[in-house]
Amino acid sequence: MTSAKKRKADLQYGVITLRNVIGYNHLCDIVEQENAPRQAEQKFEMSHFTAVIADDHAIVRSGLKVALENERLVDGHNIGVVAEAGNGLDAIAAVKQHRPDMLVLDVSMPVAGGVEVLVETRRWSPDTRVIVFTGISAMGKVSELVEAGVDGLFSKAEDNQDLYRNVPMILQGGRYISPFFTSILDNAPQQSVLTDRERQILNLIVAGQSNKEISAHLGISAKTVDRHRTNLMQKLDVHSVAQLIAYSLREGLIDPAAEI
Amino acid sequence: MTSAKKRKADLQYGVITLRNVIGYNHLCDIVEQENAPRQAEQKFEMSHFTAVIADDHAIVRSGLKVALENERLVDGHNIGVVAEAGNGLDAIAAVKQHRPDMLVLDVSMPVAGGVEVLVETRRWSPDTRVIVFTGISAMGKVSELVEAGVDGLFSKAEDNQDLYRNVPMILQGGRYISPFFTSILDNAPQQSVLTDRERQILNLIVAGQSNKEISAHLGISAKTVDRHRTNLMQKLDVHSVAQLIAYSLREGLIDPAAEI
DNA sequence: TTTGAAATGGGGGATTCACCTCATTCAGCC
DNA sequence: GGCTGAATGAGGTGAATCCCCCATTTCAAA
Repeated sequence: MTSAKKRKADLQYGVITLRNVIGYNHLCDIVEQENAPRQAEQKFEMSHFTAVIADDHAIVRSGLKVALENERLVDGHNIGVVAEAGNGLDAIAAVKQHRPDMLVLDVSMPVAGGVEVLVETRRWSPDTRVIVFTGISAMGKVSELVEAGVDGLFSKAEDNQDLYRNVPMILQGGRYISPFFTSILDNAPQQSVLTDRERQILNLIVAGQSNKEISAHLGISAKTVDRHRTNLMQKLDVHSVAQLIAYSLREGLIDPAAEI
Repeated sequence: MTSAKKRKADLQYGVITLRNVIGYNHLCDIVEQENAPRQAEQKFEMSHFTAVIADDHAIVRSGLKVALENERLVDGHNIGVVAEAGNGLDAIAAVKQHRPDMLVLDVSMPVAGGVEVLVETRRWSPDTRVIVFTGISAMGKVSELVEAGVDGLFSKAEDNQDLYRNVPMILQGGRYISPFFTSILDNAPQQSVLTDRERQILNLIVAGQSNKEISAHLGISAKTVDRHRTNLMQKLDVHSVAQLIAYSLREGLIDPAAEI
Protein backbone atom coordinates (compact mmCIF):
# COMPACT_ATOMS: atom_id res chain seq x y z
CA MET A 1 0.00 0.00 0.00
CA THR A 2 2.73 2.42 0.87
CA SER A 3 4.79 1.44 -2.15
CA ALA A 4 1.79 2.04 -4.38
CA LYS A 5 1.47 5.51 -2.92
CA LYS A 6 5.13 6.18 -3.53
CA ARG A 7 4.88 5.03 -7.12
CA LYS A 8 1.91 7.33 -7.56
CA ALA A 9 3.99 10.24 -6.29
CA ASP A 10 6.89 9.35 -8.56
CA LEU A 11 4.73 9.55 -11.62
CA GLN A 12 2.72 12.55 -10.61
CA TYR A 13 4.88 15.30 -12.05
CA GLY A 14 7.43 13.36 -14.08
CA VAL A 15 6.49 14.93 -17.37
CA ILE A 16 3.40 17.04 -17.62
CA THR A 17 2.43 16.14 -21.17
CA LEU A 18 2.53 12.44 -20.37
CA ARG A 19 0.18 12.94 -17.45
CA ASN A 20 -2.20 14.92 -19.59
CA VAL A 21 -2.29 12.42 -22.42
CA ILE A 22 -3.11 9.18 -20.64
CA GLY A 23 -3.72 10.14 -17.03
CA TYR A 24 -1.57 9.02 -14.19
CA ASN A 25 -3.87 6.40 -12.67
CA HIS A 26 -3.77 4.68 -16.01
CA LEU A 27 0.01 5.04 -15.91
CA CYS A 28 0.14 3.25 -12.55
CA ASP A 29 -1.74 0.30 -14.06
CA ILE A 30 0.79 0.17 -16.84
CA VAL A 31 3.65 0.11 -14.39
CA GLU A 32 1.99 -2.77 -12.51
CA GLN A 33 1.85 -4.78 -15.74
CA GLU A 34 5.33 -3.79 -16.70
CA ASN A 35 6.72 -5.10 -13.44
CA ALA A 36 5.11 -8.51 -13.94
CA PRO A 37 7.48 -11.24 -15.21
CA ARG A 38 7.58 -11.66 -18.96
CA GLN A 39 7.41 -14.95 -20.86
CA ALA A 40 9.75 -14.20 -23.73
CA GLU A 41 11.75 -17.32 -22.96
CA GLN A 42 9.28 -19.54 -24.82
CA LYS A 43 10.63 -18.16 -28.11
CA PHE A 44 14.12 -19.57 -27.64
CA GLU A 45 13.72 -22.19 -30.37
CA MET A 46 11.97 -20.01 -32.96
CA SER A 47 13.96 -18.99 -35.98
CA HIS A 48 11.61 -16.37 -37.40
CA PHE A 49 10.81 -13.12 -35.63
CA THR A 50 8.39 -10.34 -36.51
CA ALA A 51 9.27 -6.68 -36.06
CA VAL A 52 7.53 -3.31 -36.18
CA ILE A 53 9.57 -0.19 -36.95
CA ALA A 54 8.47 3.23 -35.70
CA ASP A 55 10.38 6.35 -36.74
CA ASP A 56 9.17 9.65 -38.11
CA HIS A 57 11.80 9.60 -40.88
CA ALA A 58 11.11 7.24 -43.76
CA ILE A 59 14.81 7.01 -44.60
CA VAL A 60 15.55 5.61 -41.12
CA ARG A 61 12.71 3.10 -41.42
CA SER A 62 13.95 1.85 -44.77
CA GLY A 63 17.53 1.67 -43.53
CA LEU A 64 16.47 -0.30 -40.46
CA LYS A 65 14.30 -2.63 -42.50
CA VAL A 66 17.17 -3.51 -44.81
CA ALA A 67 19.54 -4.01 -41.89
CA LEU A 68 17.19 -6.12 -39.76
CA GLU A 69 16.03 -8.35 -42.60
CA ASN A 70 19.61 -9.07 -43.65
CA GLU A 71 20.60 -12.05 -41.53
CA ARG A 72 24.27 -11.38 -42.14
CA LEU A 73 23.89 -8.26 -40.01
CA VAL A 74 21.70 -9.76 -37.29
CA ASP A 75 23.44 -13.10 -37.16
CA GLY A 76 21.40 -16.24 -37.77
CA HIS A 77 18.11 -14.53 -37.01
CA ASN A 78 15.35 -14.33 -39.58
CA ILE A 79 13.53 -11.08 -38.92
CA GLY A 80 10.55 -9.87 -40.92
CA VAL A 81 9.30 -6.31 -40.70
CA VAL A 82 5.51 -6.64 -40.60
CA ALA A 83 4.66 -2.95 -40.19
CA GLU A 84 6.16 0.54 -40.21
CA ALA A 85 4.86 3.61 -38.40
CA GLY A 86 5.68 7.27 -38.87
CA ASN A 87 4.14 8.51 -35.62
CA GLY A 88 3.37 7.30 -32.11
CA LEU A 89 -0.31 6.50 -32.60
CA ASP A 90 0.34 4.46 -35.73
CA ALA A 91 3.03 2.60 -33.79
CA ILE A 92 0.63 1.72 -30.98
CA ALA A 93 -1.99 0.61 -33.51
CA ALA A 94 0.57 -1.56 -35.32
CA VAL A 95 1.63 -3.21 -32.06
CA LYS A 96 -1.98 -3.93 -31.12
CA GLN A 97 -2.65 -5.46 -34.50
CA HIS A 98 0.53 -7.49 -35.04
CA ARG A 99 1.78 -8.11 -31.48
CA PRO A 100 5.31 -8.41 -32.92
CA ASP A 101 8.34 -10.05 -31.30
CA MET A 102 10.17 -6.73 -31.37
CA LEU A 103 9.45 -3.05 -31.77
CA VAL A 104 12.18 -0.67 -32.88
CA LEU A 105 11.24 2.80 -31.72
CA ASP A 106 12.33 6.41 -31.97
CA VAL A 107 11.73 8.78 -29.06
CA SER A 108 10.81 12.03 -30.78
CA MET A 109 7.80 11.34 -32.96
CA PRO A 110 4.67 13.31 -33.83
CA VAL A 111 1.34 12.76 -32.05
CA ALA A 112 2.76 10.44 -29.37
CA GLY A 113 6.36 10.14 -28.18
CA GLY A 114 8.50 7.05 -27.69
CA VAL A 115 7.81 6.78 -23.96
CA GLU A 116 4.05 6.73 -24.46
CA VAL A 117 4.43 4.08 -27.16
CA LEU A 118 6.63 2.03 -24.83
CA VAL A 119 4.13 1.94 -21.97
CA GLU A 120 1.22 1.28 -24.32
CA THR A 121 3.16 -1.58 -25.90
CA ARG A 122 3.71 -3.11 -22.45
CA ARG A 123 -0.04 -2.91 -21.90
CA TRP A 124 -1.25 -4.40 -25.14
CA SER A 125 1.59 -6.72 -26.07
CA PRO A 126 3.72 -7.48 -23.00
CA ASP A 127 5.83 -10.07 -24.83
CA THR A 128 7.07 -7.57 -27.42
CA ARG A 129 10.71 -6.65 -26.89
CA VAL A 130 11.01 -2.89 -27.15
CA ILE A 131 14.22 -1.47 -28.59
CA VAL A 132 14.64 2.30 -28.62
CA PHE A 133 16.93 3.60 -31.37
CA THR A 134 17.18 7.36 -31.14
CA GLY A 135 19.27 10.43 -31.81
CA ILE A 136 18.50 12.20 -28.53
CA SER A 137 20.93 12.35 -25.63
CA ALA A 138 18.91 14.32 -23.07
CA MET A 139 19.38 12.80 -19.65
CA GLY A 140 15.72 13.29 -18.71
CA LYS A 141 14.34 11.21 -21.56
CA VAL A 142 17.00 8.53 -21.16
CA SER A 143 16.24 7.91 -17.49
CA GLU A 144 12.52 7.96 -18.28
CA LEU A 145 13.02 5.20 -20.83
CA VAL A 146 15.15 3.09 -18.52
CA GLU A 147 12.68 3.49 -15.67
CA ALA A 148 9.88 2.49 -18.03
CA GLY A 149 11.79 -0.75 -18.63
CA VAL A 150 13.02 -0.48 -22.20
CA ASP A 151 14.68 -3.71 -23.38
CA GLY A 152 17.30 -2.13 -25.64
CA LEU A 153 18.61 1.42 -25.95
CA PHE A 154 20.90 2.46 -28.81
CA SER A 155 22.06 5.81 -30.20
CA LYS A 156 21.83 6.78 -33.86
CA ALA A 157 25.03 8.75 -33.36
CA GLU A 158 27.02 5.60 -32.58
CA ASP A 159 28.07 2.68 -34.72
CA ASN A 160 25.02 0.62 -35.67
CA GLN A 161 26.97 -2.63 -35.22
CA ASP A 162 26.26 -2.32 -31.51
CA LEU A 163 22.54 -2.53 -32.32
CA TYR A 164 22.81 -5.39 -34.84
CA ARG A 165 25.02 -7.47 -32.56
CA ASN A 166 22.72 -7.22 -29.56
CA VAL A 167 19.34 -7.74 -31.22
CA PRO A 168 19.52 -11.58 -30.93
CA MET A 169 20.32 -11.38 -27.24
CA ILE A 170 17.44 -8.99 -26.62
CA LEU A 171 15.05 -11.18 -28.64
CA GLN A 172 15.93 -14.04 -26.29
CA GLY A 173 14.91 -12.05 -23.24
CA GLY A 174 18.07 -10.04 -22.57
CA ARG A 175 18.31 -6.34 -21.85
CA TYR A 176 21.00 -4.02 -23.21
CA ILE A 177 21.67 -0.30 -22.76
CA SER A 178 24.37 1.09 -25.06
CA PRO A 179 27.50 2.48 -23.34
CA PHE A 180 26.63 5.81 -24.97
CA PHE A 181 23.61 6.05 -22.67
CA THR A 182 25.01 4.39 -19.57
CA SER A 183 27.76 7.01 -19.53
CA ILE A 184 25.11 9.72 -19.76
CA LEU A 185 23.30 8.20 -16.79
CA ASP A 186 26.54 7.80 -14.84
CA ASN A 187 27.71 11.34 -15.54
CA ALA A 188 24.43 12.81 -14.33
CA PRO A 189 25.61 14.85 -11.35
CA GLN A 190 22.38 15.43 -9.49
CA GLN A 191 19.91 14.08 -12.00
CA SER A 192 16.57 13.84 -10.27
CA VAL A 193 17.36 15.85 -7.16
CA LEU A 194 14.43 18.01 -8.12
CA THR A 195 11.25 17.33 -6.21
CA ASP A 196 7.92 16.89 -7.95
CA ARG A 197 6.79 20.38 -7.10
CA GLU A 198 10.08 21.89 -8.24
CA ARG A 199 9.85 20.06 -11.54
CA GLN A 200 6.31 21.29 -11.99
CA ILE A 201 7.29 24.87 -11.28
CA LEU A 202 10.28 24.60 -13.59
CA ASN A 203 7.91 23.67 -16.39
CA LEU A 204 5.85 26.79 -15.76
CA ILE A 205 8.91 29.04 -15.51
CA VAL A 206 10.26 27.90 -18.85
CA ALA A 207 6.77 28.36 -20.27
CA GLY A 208 7.34 32.07 -19.64
CA GLN A 209 5.12 32.53 -16.59
CA SER A 210 5.99 34.95 -13.79
CA ASN A 211 5.93 34.04 -10.09
CA LYS A 212 2.55 35.73 -9.77
CA GLU A 213 1.08 33.81 -12.69
CA ILE A 214 2.44 30.53 -11.39
CA SER A 215 1.07 31.18 -7.92
CA ALA A 216 -2.38 31.89 -9.38
CA HIS A 217 -2.13 28.79 -11.55
CA LEU A 218 -1.24 26.51 -8.65
CA GLY A 219 -3.31 28.24 -5.99
CA ILE A 220 -0.33 28.89 -3.70
CA SER A 221 1.44 32.02 -2.51
CA ALA A 222 3.80 33.83 -4.86
CA LYS A 223 6.31 33.70 -2.05
CA THR A 224 6.23 29.92 -2.10
CA VAL A 225 6.84 29.89 -5.83
CA ASP A 226 9.79 32.18 -5.20
CA ARG A 227 11.03 29.77 -2.53
CA HIS A 228 10.86 26.83 -4.94
CA ARG A 229 12.53 28.89 -7.64
CA THR A 230 15.44 29.66 -5.33
CA ASN A 231 15.89 26.00 -4.36
CA LEU A 232 15.63 25.05 -8.03
CA MET A 233 18.41 27.38 -9.10
CA GLN A 234 20.67 26.37 -6.24
CA LYS A 235 20.27 22.69 -7.05
CA LEU A 236 20.95 23.22 -10.73
CA ASP A 237 23.69 25.78 -10.11
CA VAL A 238 22.24 28.42 -12.42
CA HIS A 239 21.64 32.08 -11.68
CA SER A 240 19.06 33.38 -14.15
CA VAL A 241 15.94 32.39 -16.03
CA ALA A 242 17.92 32.24 -19.24
CA GLN A 243 20.36 29.71 -17.80
CA LEU A 244 17.46 27.80 -16.29
CA ILE A 245 15.86 27.48 -19.69
CA ALA A 246 19.13 26.50 -21.31
CA TYR A 247 19.46 23.74 -18.72
CA SER A 248 15.92 22.53 -19.31
CA LEU A 249 16.58 22.40 -23.03
CA ARG A 250 19.69 20.29 -22.66
CA GLU A 251 17.87 17.87 -20.39
CA GLY A 252 14.92 17.67 -22.73
CA LEU A 253 12.49 18.94 -20.13
CA ILE A 254 10.78 21.27 -22.55
CA ASP A 255 9.78 21.01 -26.16
CA PRO A 256 11.55 23.58 -28.39
CA ALA A 257 8.67 23.47 -30.87
CA ALA A 258 6.02 24.23 -28.26
CA GLU A 259 4.19 27.55 -28.42
CA ILE A 260 4.59 29.97 -25.57
CA MET B 1 29.86 48.24 -55.43
CA THR B 2 26.83 49.16 -53.40
CA SER B 3 25.32 45.74 -53.87
CA ALA B 4 28.54 44.14 -52.67
CA LYS B 5 28.42 46.24 -49.56
CA LYS B 6 24.81 45.28 -48.98
CA ARG B 7 25.65 41.62 -49.31
CA LYS B 8 28.44 42.11 -46.82
CA ALA B 9 25.98 43.59 -44.34
CA ASP B 10 23.53 40.76 -44.88
CA LEU B 11 26.10 38.18 -43.98
CA GLN B 12 27.74 40.02 -41.13
CA TYR B 13 25.71 38.68 -38.23
CA GLY B 14 23.62 36.00 -39.91
CA VAL B 15 24.86 33.34 -37.53
CA ILE B 16 27.67 34.10 -35.15
CA THR B 17 29.31 30.69 -35.20
CA LEU B 18 29.53 30.81 -38.98
CA ARG B 19 31.29 34.13 -38.87
CA ASN B 20 33.69 32.92 -36.24
CA VAL B 21 34.61 29.77 -38.11
CA ILE B 22 35.51 31.12 -41.51
CA GLY B 23 35.27 34.89 -41.26
CA TYR B 24 32.81 36.95 -43.17
CA ASN B 25 35.13 38.38 -45.82
CA HIS B 26 35.86 34.83 -46.78
CA LEU B 27 32.10 34.25 -46.87
CA CYS B 28 31.65 37.10 -49.34
CA ASP B 29 34.20 35.53 -51.67
CA ILE B 30 32.26 32.32 -51.52
CA VAL B 31 29.05 34.07 -52.40
CA GLU B 32 30.76 35.70 -55.40
CA GLN B 33 31.82 32.28 -56.63
CA GLU B 34 28.41 30.83 -55.88
CA ASN B 35 26.72 33.43 -58.02
CA ALA B 36 28.94 32.65 -61.01
CA PRO B 37 27.33 30.42 -63.66
CA ARG B 38 28.05 26.75 -63.22
CA GLN B 39 29.11 24.35 -65.93
CA ALA B 40 27.16 21.27 -64.87
CA GLU B 41 25.65 21.01 -68.36
CA GLN B 42 28.67 19.19 -69.72
CA LYS B 43 27.56 16.12 -67.79
CA PHE B 44 24.30 15.73 -69.72
CA GLU B 45 25.45 12.67 -71.58
CA MET B 46 27.19 10.91 -68.70
CA SER B 47 25.44 7.89 -67.28
CA HIS B 48 27.50 7.47 -64.11
CA PHE B 49 27.52 9.96 -61.26
CA THR B 50 29.53 10.03 -58.06
CA ALA B 51 28.03 11.03 -54.73
CA VAL B 52 29.20 11.83 -51.21
CA ILE B 53 26.79 11.37 -48.29
CA ALA B 54 27.16 13.40 -45.10
CA ASP B 55 24.93 12.71 -42.11
CA ASP B 56 25.76 12.17 -38.47
CA HIS B 57 23.54 9.08 -38.29
CA ALA B 58 24.97 5.94 -39.88
CA ILE B 59 21.50 4.49 -40.42
CA VAL B 60 20.55 7.48 -42.58
CA ARG B 61 23.77 7.17 -44.57
CA SER B 62 23.20 3.48 -45.25
CA GLY B 63 19.56 4.09 -46.13
CA LEU B 64 20.52 6.86 -48.55
CA LYS B 65 23.29 4.78 -50.09
CA VAL B 66 20.90 1.93 -50.82
CA ALA B 67 18.29 4.30 -52.24
CA LEU B 68 20.67 6.32 -54.43
CA GLU B 69 22.49 3.32 -55.83
CA ASN B 70 19.21 1.63 -56.75
CA GLU B 71 18.47 2.92 -60.23
CA ARG B 72 14.81 1.94 -59.90
CA LEU B 73 14.45 4.65 -57.26
CA VAL B 74 16.50 7.30 -59.04
CA ASP B 75 15.36 6.49 -62.53
CA GLY B 76 17.92 5.64 -65.19
CA HIS B 77 20.80 7.21 -63.26
CA ASN B 78 23.75 5.18 -62.16
CA ILE B 79 24.94 6.75 -58.93
CA GLY B 80 27.90 5.51 -56.96
CA VAL B 81 28.53 6.62 -53.38
CA VAL B 82 32.28 7.24 -53.22
CA ALA B 83 32.47 8.48 -49.62
CA GLU B 84 30.45 8.89 -46.45
CA ALA B 85 31.00 11.44 -43.71
CA GLY B 86 29.63 11.55 -40.16
CA ASN B 87 30.54 15.16 -39.46
CA GLY B 88 31.05 18.45 -41.26
CA LEU B 89 34.84 18.42 -41.45
CA ASP B 90 34.93 14.89 -42.86
CA ALA B 91 32.34 15.98 -45.40
CA ILE B 92 34.49 18.92 -46.54
CA ALA B 93 37.54 16.68 -46.74
CA ALA B 94 35.63 14.10 -48.79
CA VAL B 95 34.42 16.78 -51.20
CA LYS B 96 37.97 18.14 -51.64
CA GLN B 97 39.31 14.66 -52.33
CA HIS B 98 36.57 13.25 -54.59
CA ARG B 99 35.00 16.37 -56.13
CA PRO B 100 31.75 14.38 -56.54
CA ASP B 101 28.86 15.14 -58.87
CA MET B 102 26.56 15.43 -55.90
CA LEU B 103 26.70 15.85 -52.15
CA VAL B 104 23.79 14.80 -49.96
CA LEU B 105 24.02 16.75 -46.74
CA ASP B 106 22.39 17.01 -43.33
CA VAL B 107 22.22 20.39 -41.56
CA SER B 108 22.83 19.48 -37.93
CA MET B 109 26.17 17.71 -37.75
CA PRO B 110 29.03 17.74 -35.24
CA VAL B 111 32.15 19.89 -35.73
CA ALA B 112 30.79 21.82 -38.73
CA GLY B 113 27.16 22.32 -39.74
CA GLY B 114 25.52 21.88 -43.12
CA VAL B 115 25.74 25.55 -44.07
CA GLU B 116 29.50 25.64 -43.54
CA VAL B 117 29.90 22.45 -45.59
CA LEU B 118 27.77 23.98 -48.34
CA VAL B 119 29.86 27.14 -48.69
CA GLU B 120 33.11 25.18 -48.47
CA THR B 121 31.89 22.82 -51.16
CA ARG B 122 31.13 25.76 -53.44
CA ARG B 123 34.69 26.94 -52.88
CA TRP B 124 36.55 23.71 -53.49
CA SER B 125 34.26 21.92 -55.90
CA PRO B 126 31.90 24.40 -57.57
CA ASP B 127 30.48 21.80 -59.96
CA THR B 128 29.21 19.58 -57.15
CA ARG B 129 25.43 19.69 -56.85
CA VAL B 130 24.57 20.11 -53.18
CA ILE B 131 21.37 18.49 -51.91
CA VAL B 132 20.36 19.11 -48.31
CA PHE B 133 18.28 16.35 -46.77
CA THR B 134 17.38 17.26 -43.22
CA GLY B 135 14.94 16.88 -40.38
CA ILE B 136 14.98 20.51 -39.26
CA SER B 137 12.23 22.99 -40.02
CA ALA B 138 13.57 26.18 -38.39
CA MET B 139 12.95 29.14 -40.63
CA GLY B 140 16.34 30.69 -39.91
CA LYS B 141 18.35 27.73 -41.14
CA VAL B 142 16.13 27.21 -44.15
CA SER B 143 16.52 30.77 -45.44
CA GLU B 144 20.25 30.56 -44.75
CA LEU B 145 20.52 27.49 -46.96
CA VAL B 146 18.47 29.00 -49.76
CA GLU B 147 20.47 32.22 -49.66
CA ALA B 148 23.67 30.18 -49.77
CA GLY B 149 22.37 28.66 -53.01
CA VAL B 150 21.58 25.06 -52.14
CA ASP B 151 20.62 23.03 -55.24
CA GLY B 152 18.09 20.75 -53.57
CA LEU B 153 16.27 20.92 -50.25
CA PHE B 154 14.24 17.98 -48.93
CA SER B 155 12.75 17.10 -45.54
CA LYS B 156 13.28 13.78 -43.80
CA ALA B 157 9.77 14.14 -42.39
CA GLU B 158 8.23 14.00 -45.87
CA ASP B 159 7.94 11.19 -48.37
CA ASN B 160 11.37 10.34 -49.78
CA GLN B 161 9.92 9.85 -53.27
CA ASP B 162 10.10 13.61 -53.67
CA LEU B 163 13.86 13.36 -53.23
CA TYR B 164 14.39 10.35 -55.49
CA ARG B 165 12.27 11.79 -58.28
CA ASN B 166 14.10 15.12 -58.38
CA VAL B 167 17.72 13.94 -58.10
CA PRO B 168 18.11 13.43 -61.90
CA MET B 169 16.82 16.93 -62.60
CA ILE B 170 19.17 18.44 -60.04
CA LEU B 171 22.12 16.46 -61.41
CA GLN B 172 21.39 18.04 -64.78
CA GLY B 173 21.69 21.54 -63.37
CA GLY B 174 18.20 22.09 -61.98
CA ARG B 175 17.29 23.45 -58.58
CA TYR B 176 14.46 22.18 -56.39
CA ILE B 177 13.15 23.22 -52.98
CA SER B 178 10.58 20.85 -51.50
CA PRO B 179 7.08 22.32 -50.91
CA PHE B 180 7.61 21.51 -47.23
CA PHE B 181 10.25 24.25 -47.08
CA THR B 182 8.75 26.74 -49.52
CA SER B 183 5.65 26.87 -47.33
CA ILE B 184 7.88 27.58 -44.32
CA LEU B 185 9.52 30.44 -46.19
CA ASP B 186 6.18 31.82 -47.35
CA ASN B 187 4.66 31.74 -43.88
CA ALA B 188 7.56 33.71 -42.41
CA PRO B 189 5.92 36.83 -40.98
CA GLN B 190 8.69 39.37 -40.44
CA GLN B 191 11.81 37.20 -40.61
CA SER B 192 14.78 39.50 -40.70
CA VAL B 193 13.39 42.67 -39.16
CA LEU B 194 16.14 42.41 -36.58
CA THR B 195 19.27 44.45 -37.15
CA ASP B 196 22.71 42.89 -37.01
CA ARG B 197 23.43 44.24 -33.54
CA GLU B 198 20.06 43.11 -32.24
CA ARG B 199 20.65 39.61 -33.56
CA GLN B 200 24.04 39.55 -31.92
CA ILE B 201 22.65 40.67 -28.57
CA LEU B 202 19.80 38.17 -28.86
CA ASN B 203 22.38 35.42 -29.13
CA LEU B 204 24.06 36.59 -25.92
CA ILE B 205 20.77 36.94 -24.06
CA VAL B 206 19.68 33.41 -24.87
CA ALA B 207 23.15 32.25 -23.85
CA GLY B 208 22.18 33.32 -20.34
CA GLN B 209 24.19 36.54 -20.06
CA SER B 210 22.91 39.59 -18.16
CA ASN B 211 22.93 43.10 -19.56
CA LYS B 212 26.07 43.85 -17.59
CA GLU B 213 27.88 40.80 -18.92
CA ILE B 214 26.83 41.56 -22.47
CA SER B 215 27.98 45.19 -22.15
CA ALA B 216 31.38 44.01 -20.89
CA HIS B 217 31.58 41.44 -23.68
CA LEU B 218 30.81 43.96 -26.41
CA GLY B 219 32.54 46.94 -24.83
CA ILE B 220 29.41 49.11 -24.79
CA SER B 221 27.26 50.58 -22.05
CA ALA B 222 24.81 48.34 -20.19
CA LYS B 223 22.21 50.97 -20.96
CA THR B 224 22.71 50.45 -24.67
CA VAL B 225 22.27 46.73 -24.29
CA ASP B 226 19.07 47.47 -22.43
CA ARG B 227 18.00 49.70 -25.29
CA HIS B 228 18.60 46.96 -27.85
CA ARG B 229 16.84 44.46 -25.62
CA THR B 230 13.76 46.68 -25.50
CA ASN B 231 13.69 47.14 -29.28
CA LEU B 232 14.20 43.41 -29.71
CA MET B 233 11.23 42.50 -27.55
CA GLN B 234 8.99 45.07 -29.17
CA LYS B 235 9.83 43.81 -32.65
CA LEU B 236 9.26 40.20 -31.71
CA ASP B 237 6.22 40.99 -29.56
CA VAL B 238 7.47 39.08 -26.52
CA HIS B 239 7.64 40.27 -22.92
CA SER B 240 10.09 38.06 -21.06
CA VAL B 241 13.40 36.27 -21.46
CA ALA B 242 11.60 32.95 -21.49
CA GLN B 243 9.46 33.98 -24.45
CA LEU B 244 12.50 35.46 -26.15
CA ILE B 245 14.31 32.15 -25.90
CA ALA B 246 11.26 30.24 -27.06
CA TYR B 247 11.17 32.46 -30.16
CA SER B 248 14.86 31.98 -30.85
CA LEU B 249 14.45 28.23 -30.58
CA ARG B 250 11.59 28.10 -33.04
CA GLU B 251 13.56 30.16 -35.53
CA GLY B 252 16.66 28.06 -35.05
CA LEU B 253 18.77 30.99 -33.89
CA ILE B 254 20.36 29.06 -31.05
CA ASP B 255 21.66 25.54 -30.59
CA PRO B 256 19.79 23.67 -27.83
CA ALA B 257 22.85 21.50 -27.21
CA ALA B 258 25.20 24.43 -26.62
CA GLU B 259 26.72 24.95 -23.18
CA ILE B 260 25.85 28.06 -21.20
C1' DT C 1 9.61 8.23 18.40
C1' DT C 2 12.68 11.17 16.59
C1' DT C 3 14.57 12.86 12.53
C1' DG C 4 14.54 14.82 8.21
C1' DA C 5 12.84 16.09 3.80
C1' DA C 6 9.31 18.57 1.38
C1' DA C 7 5.84 22.00 0.83
C1' DT C 8 3.94 25.92 2.55
C1' DG C 9 4.25 30.98 3.71
C1' DG C 10 6.11 35.71 5.54
C1' DG C 11 9.72 39.89 5.81
C1' DG C 12 13.23 42.26 3.75
C1' DG C 13 16.85 43.86 0.61
C1' DA C 14 20.01 44.23 -3.42
C1' DT C 15 19.86 43.66 -8.09
C1' DT C 16 18.06 43.30 -12.53
C1' DC C 17 14.46 43.75 -15.98
C1' DA C 18 11.16 46.05 -18.85
C1' DC C 19 9.90 50.16 -20.59
C1' DC C 20 9.59 54.97 -20.86
C1' DT C 21 11.77 59.80 -22.56
C1' DC C 22 15.52 62.30 -24.59
C1' DA C 23 19.85 63.16 -27.15
C1' DT C 24 24.10 62.35 -30.13
C1' DT C 25 26.80 60.29 -33.77
C1' DC C 26 27.45 58.19 -38.10
C1' DA C 27 26.32 55.92 -42.29
C1' DG C 28 23.70 55.58 -46.59
C1' DC C 29 20.16 57.55 -49.71
C1' DC C 30 17.26 60.89 -52.63
C1' DG D 1 22.11 69.17 -48.03
C1' DG D 2 18.57 67.05 -45.67
C1' DC D 3 16.55 62.74 -44.29
C1' DT D 4 16.34 58.23 -42.32
C1' DG D 5 17.79 54.34 -39.81
C1' DA D 6 20.98 52.31 -36.76
C1' DA D 7 23.86 52.41 -32.80
C1' DT D 8 25.07 54.68 -28.89
C1' DG D 9 24.14 56.41 -24.14
C1' DA D 10 21.77 58.95 -20.12
C1' DG D 11 17.99 59.37 -16.43
C1' DG D 12 14.20 57.44 -14.22
C1' DT D 13 10.23 54.20 -12.62
C1' DG D 14 7.78 50.24 -11.29
C1' DA D 15 7.90 45.48 -11.36
C1' DA D 16 10.16 41.22 -10.99
C1' DT D 17 14.03 38.46 -9.76
C1' DC D 18 17.37 36.43 -6.63
C1' DC D 19 18.58 35.32 -2.20
C1' DC D 20 18.92 35.81 2.58
C1' DC D 21 16.30 35.38 7.23
C1' DC D 22 12.35 33.06 9.72
C1' DA D 23 8.35 29.74 10.73
C1' DT D 24 4.65 25.69 10.43
C1' DT D 25 2.75 21.28 8.81
C1' DT D 26 2.87 16.82 6.85
C1' DC D 27 4.68 12.53 6.00
C1' DA D 28 7.95 8.84 5.53
C1' DA D 29 12.06 6.69 7.04
C1' DA D 30 15.37 5.47 10.67
